[in-house]
Amino acid sequence: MNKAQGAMSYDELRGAIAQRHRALSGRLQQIAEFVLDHPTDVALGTVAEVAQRSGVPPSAIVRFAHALGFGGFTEMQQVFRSRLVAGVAPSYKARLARMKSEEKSVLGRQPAAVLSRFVSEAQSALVTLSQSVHARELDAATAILAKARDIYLLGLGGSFPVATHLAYVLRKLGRRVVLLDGTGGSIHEQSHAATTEDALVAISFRNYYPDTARLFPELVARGVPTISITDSLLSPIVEGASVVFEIQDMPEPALRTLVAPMCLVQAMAIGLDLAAD
Amino acid sequence: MNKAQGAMSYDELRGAIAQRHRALSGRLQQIAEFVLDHPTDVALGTVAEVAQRSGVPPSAIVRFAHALGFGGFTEMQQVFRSRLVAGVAPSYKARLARMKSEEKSVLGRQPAAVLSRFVSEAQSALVTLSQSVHARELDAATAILAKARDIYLLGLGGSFPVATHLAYVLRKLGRRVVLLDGTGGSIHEQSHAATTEDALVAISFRNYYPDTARLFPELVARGVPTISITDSLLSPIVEGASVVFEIQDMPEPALRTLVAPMCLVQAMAIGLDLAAD
DNA sequence: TCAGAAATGGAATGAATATTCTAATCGCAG
DNA sequence: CTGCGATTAGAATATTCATTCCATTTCTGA
Repeated sequence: MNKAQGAMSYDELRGAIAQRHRALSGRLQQIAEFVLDHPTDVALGTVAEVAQRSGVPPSAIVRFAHALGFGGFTEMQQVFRSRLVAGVAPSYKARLARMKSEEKSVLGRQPAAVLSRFVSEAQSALVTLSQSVHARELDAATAILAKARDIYLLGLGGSFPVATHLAYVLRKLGRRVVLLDGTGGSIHEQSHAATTEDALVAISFRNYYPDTARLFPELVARGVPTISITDSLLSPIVEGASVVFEIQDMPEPALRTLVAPMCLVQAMAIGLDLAAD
Repeated sequence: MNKAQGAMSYDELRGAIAQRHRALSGRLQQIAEFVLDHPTDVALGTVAEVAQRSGVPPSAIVRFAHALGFGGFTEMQQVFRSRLVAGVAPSYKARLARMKSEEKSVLGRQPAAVLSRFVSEAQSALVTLSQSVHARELDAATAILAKARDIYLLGLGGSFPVATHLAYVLRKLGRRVVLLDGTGGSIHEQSHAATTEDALVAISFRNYYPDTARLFPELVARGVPTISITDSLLSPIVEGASVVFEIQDMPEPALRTLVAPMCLVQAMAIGLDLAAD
C-alpha cells in the first residue's frame, strides 16, 4: 500500500504478490491466485473480463491493484504487458533503450564500449536470425541454386559486402557466379545474359538502393528464379521472388552489422554444397 | 475488403499486408509499413497512440483496418496480440531444445542445420572477439583514423567484404575513403597518393592474398600509419603496422563467417565518429 | 484546365472502460 | 445476542476510447 511501484518488473511483482498473499483478505487472495495463474489474461483483458474469469466483481480487481500499491488496474496491467513484450522481442526493445542511454553517456563513446555494444547487437541478431529463418525456405533456396547454371548476385550500397562474400564462397565451391556491381558499364548489361536456367540472389535493405529496385523486376519478368534477402516484406525485391528471407530489426544503415545476412548467405552456400553430394 | 478475416494468424496477416501494399493509397501504405515494423506497438497501444507514433490521424488507422477486411481497429489488434501470446508461451527452454534437436537430426547436412551451425560458430567468434580486443588498441586505432586526411582500405579476396563494409560506413560518416580494389588498373596506382597524413586499414587472413602482401610493405615504407586486422602475428601485414588486431581461430576460407572482423571494423568506425564530437 | 472521384483530416458521437461511491454484508469481540 | 469495523458487491460516474461522418484537399483522366 505504501511502496513506490513506479518501475517494477514482472518477476518482482510475482514476488511481491506471493509475499503479501497471507496478509490479504479472502477475495483479494482469490484474485492473487488467479493473476499468478493467468498473467496473459491480465495483460490483455479488461477489468470486466478479468473479473468474470476469476469470479469476482470488477471493483475487487481494482481494489487488488490498489492493495499492491498501484494507482489502479491500468497501472498494474503495464507490468503484465511488459512480460509479453519481453517474451517476444528479446532484442528490439532492450536494444533501443540501451543504445539511446549509452549513446549519450561518456562511457558509451569510448571505442571499447562501442565494440561491446556491437558485439551484443550481433549476438541478438544471430538469435533472431536462427528463429526467423525456416527450414522450408532454406531448402527451397538451395534447390534453386542447385539447378542454376550461373548464379547472379545483386547487392549494392550497404548490401554490397554481403554480395561479395557470397560471391567469394560460391566461387570457392566451384559455382559460376556473376557479381552485379556495375563496374565498367551498366548493371543491365552485366545481367543481360541471365535466363530461366540461371538464378538470382538479391540483397537489399533500407534505404533500398535504386538500381536494385529497378533491376530486380526486370529479371523477375524474364523468369529468372530469385532468392531475396531483405528487411521487410514491403521492400522492392519481394514481389515476384521465388524465396524471401526476411531479416528483421535492421538498424539504420551506418549502424547495421550485416552479421545476420552474412551468416545466412554462407549457410546457403555451404548447404548447397553439402546437399549436392 | 471481402475476405473473411475471422481467424487469421499474425504471419498470414503480414502476408496479406505485403500483398496488398501496392494497391493501398499513400497514407495507408505508410501505416502498413509502420505496423509491420512495430507490431508490438499495435498490439498494446490505443488507436490514438498508434496514430501518433506513425504520424497519421486516428481515423486513418481505422480505415487501414477496414481496408484489410477487419471490422475495426480492435479486431485487427487481436491478431497482433496473438503474436505476443504465442511468443511468451514456448519460452527459452523450448527454443533451446528445438535448436539442439535440429542440430542432431538427420545429419548436419540439411540447410537448416548448416545455418544453426554457422550461427553458433559466429556466436563464439563474437565472444572471442570481445575478449581479445583491448581498449588500448581500439583507442590507438581511432586516434590514427581521426588524424587521417584520406583513409585507404586494403582488403582483397576473402577479406574484400570487410573492406567494402568499412568503406560504406566511413563514407556514411563523412570520411574520405579510398577503397583499393584494383578496378580499372593496378592497386599500386590507386594507392600512389597515400602519404603520412593519411592512414591505411589492411585486412587479410590466410591464405594471404598476394597483392595485399606486396602492397602493404610499400605503404609502410612510405610512412603511412597503418591498422592491421589479421589472424596471426606472422601474417605479412603485421610488421610495421601501427596497430594490430589479431582475430584468432579463423576457419578455412570457405567456412569463415567474417562476423568478427565485420563487427570490429564497424566498432572502429562508429567509435571514431562518436569520439570526434 | 477542369470535372469527377478518391482520399484525407479532424471534429462529433456513442460505446466501452476504469474507477469511485455507498449501502449491505460479514466477522468477531464483548 | 449485539454493536463495530472491515470487507464486499453493485450501481453510478467520469474518463477514455474506437468509430463515424462530413467538409476539404488531393489525385486522375479528359
